[in-house]
Amino acid sequence: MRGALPPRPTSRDVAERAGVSQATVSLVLRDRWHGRVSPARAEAVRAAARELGYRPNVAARTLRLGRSRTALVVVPALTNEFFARVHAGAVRVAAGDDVGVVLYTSPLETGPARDPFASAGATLDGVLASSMAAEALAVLSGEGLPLVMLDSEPGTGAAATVNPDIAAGMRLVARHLLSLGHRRFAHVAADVDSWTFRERARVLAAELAAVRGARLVGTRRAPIGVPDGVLAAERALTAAERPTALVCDDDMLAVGACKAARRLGLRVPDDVSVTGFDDLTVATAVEPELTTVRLPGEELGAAGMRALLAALRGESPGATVLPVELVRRGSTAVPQEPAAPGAPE
Amino acid sequence: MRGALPPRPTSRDVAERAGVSQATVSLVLRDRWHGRVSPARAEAVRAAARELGYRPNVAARTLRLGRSRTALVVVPALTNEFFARVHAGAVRVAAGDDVGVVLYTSPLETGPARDPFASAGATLDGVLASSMAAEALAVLSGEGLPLVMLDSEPGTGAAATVNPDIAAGMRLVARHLLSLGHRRFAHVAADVDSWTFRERARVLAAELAAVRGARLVGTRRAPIGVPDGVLAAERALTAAERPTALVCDDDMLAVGACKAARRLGLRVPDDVSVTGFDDLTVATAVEPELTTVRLPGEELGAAGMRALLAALRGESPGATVLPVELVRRGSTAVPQEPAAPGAPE
DNA sequence: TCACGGGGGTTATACGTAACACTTCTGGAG
DNA sequence: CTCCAGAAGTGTTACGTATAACCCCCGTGA
Repeated sequence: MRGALPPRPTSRDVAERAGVSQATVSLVLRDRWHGRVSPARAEAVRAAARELGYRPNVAARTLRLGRSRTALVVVPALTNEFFARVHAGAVRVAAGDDVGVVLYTSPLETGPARDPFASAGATLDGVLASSMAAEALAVLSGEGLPLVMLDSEPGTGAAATVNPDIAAGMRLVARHLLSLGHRRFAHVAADVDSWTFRERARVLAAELAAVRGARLVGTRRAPIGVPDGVLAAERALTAAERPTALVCDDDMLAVGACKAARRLGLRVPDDVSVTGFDDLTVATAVEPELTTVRLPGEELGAAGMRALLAALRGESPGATVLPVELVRRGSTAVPQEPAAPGAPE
Repeated sequence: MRGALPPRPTSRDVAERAGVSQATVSLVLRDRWHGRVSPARAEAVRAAARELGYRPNVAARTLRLGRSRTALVVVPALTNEFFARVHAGAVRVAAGDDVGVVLYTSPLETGPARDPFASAGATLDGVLASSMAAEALAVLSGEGLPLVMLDSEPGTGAAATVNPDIAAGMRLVARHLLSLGHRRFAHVAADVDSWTFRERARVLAAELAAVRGARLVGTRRAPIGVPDGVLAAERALTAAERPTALVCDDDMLAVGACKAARRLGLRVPDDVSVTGFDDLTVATAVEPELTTVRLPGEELGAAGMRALLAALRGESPGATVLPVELVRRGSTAVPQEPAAPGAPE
């Protein structure tokens, strides 16, 4: 594949130029030379390497050492800003420890289509996987590499788990809306079968069940994205019993919900309150700005990579839960309608 | 780094189990066995490999072959949706040709901080780089690998260039606004020194210069992002001469511009028209939806990877220009104000 | 009968690096 | 003067794979 390129210099070329053996070159450049090579020769080796533009062959080094200081990061899709943040956090921490990151994007639902390990193009030391379905997890853990899961069911055979406190997030949303006086809710749910979304549904139902008169009048599933959010919210808002609050699993769905409300002539937040999840950039781009749960995506990726690096050192990081935060903005308010059913219109 | 993991089986293990030599295993699994190994033995080898869960060692293969079927993709930041799309397109095409992709994210302005080749964790066959500054390009081309540049100055020593038709895009924007009757423009420019943004500024200026009475009343630079877009647009809209149209280098900046207008009590598009660039998801999330130039990000990545694969096969793909499209939406309209200076208020 | 060709394998080697085990030399203690 | 310790290097090997080069045996045509 490399055409008629000038061949890359090897450590042997460096050795020849510096007038030493290849072993000495390796010692010097790996910084293992103290007390074994005289400072003058060490400097000569470094100079020769510099002059030739020498760069160690990664494949040879990996083969020799049996490890690569490279981790695989698996996320569903980078076009989802949340996962781009996770990736950025993971890369930041890995870089600080001089560990490389190879990325694999895998559809949320189906799991890896191609073999993530074969297509990685690198020998891998560990895996950091985010928001995967259980079957996908099985594929990943099958390799026997240290595995850290993000935003996934705890205690599923991974070396460690790092999760944002999803339950707390949904609890904050529910209590915020309840305290504003909302009683009829609809859940605009992400049409994805993974722990994080099951958890949201579970907690929402539990919180509403705990308050007299509060009810979930409907759940609409939609693939994450604005257009599908519009459709799902339209159906929720035109159902027999109209909810006063739309709880959305994701900011994109929430944006769709706001658009749907507007199309139906409903004002947000006066006629219907809308909440999101994630606190993406879009949450403050729209008008009104979204009330949402801030999930620390960058920190999630960073903490996950820290856990993976610890696992690679032989430690057992266990499970970590990251705090989340409710960001109150303009898309939620006291419902402007008869509060008690049966009251005159 | 790999703790007490069970050692991975090698081709020699497979050979032993199948009762053949290691060479035969390699021949069979590389599909080079026709006429050299009997079908029965070939099947036995494949069975043994399956039973052991054998997976060829990537490092050893790369070392032996001197190439890795792996390409480096360099983008400024994945949290920018446009580059996430570019990446997705590149990965899609590469996967179709059984080529892996390693990602490197590099700050737009400064170029690679860490060594992209050292941190790749893989031997690389080629490089696909997007929207890089000239100095960054120099670092990348220094390695002597086949290099394809995206959205960058044509003819800068790369094997090939693939660009969206930036000039046409800005021309469409300018003519659209001019035909609506706008004459006083401000440019909300991305504060990034790269070809693509210089090109936008150049074409905008040229188009306005070609129409009597049309003028650029100001240029405000801002880092790409909503908050900075707000600031820049606020300054543009409160300047002595208020523009009727804000031409933004990016949808994020345009969203910020819309927010700024609203804060100043100006209506979009009645009091001020706003245009974006890229057609990101956010463009249809906001109200009014953005008039913008759709840059085919996914296709850009795909075409770039196709060019790189061609270069790796020894062909010379040359320069490609991808068509762009003006998407007229709600953020532009005929200016609602005295068209001619000097007319009564 | 023998040379020969080809099917069906095997042996051996190289890729570039890291590091263990050795060698050589020098200076100082005994 | 001998012996030894340590400094300063070098020779050699192994990592796992792909493939060139070789080998053996059987059938066939001369």
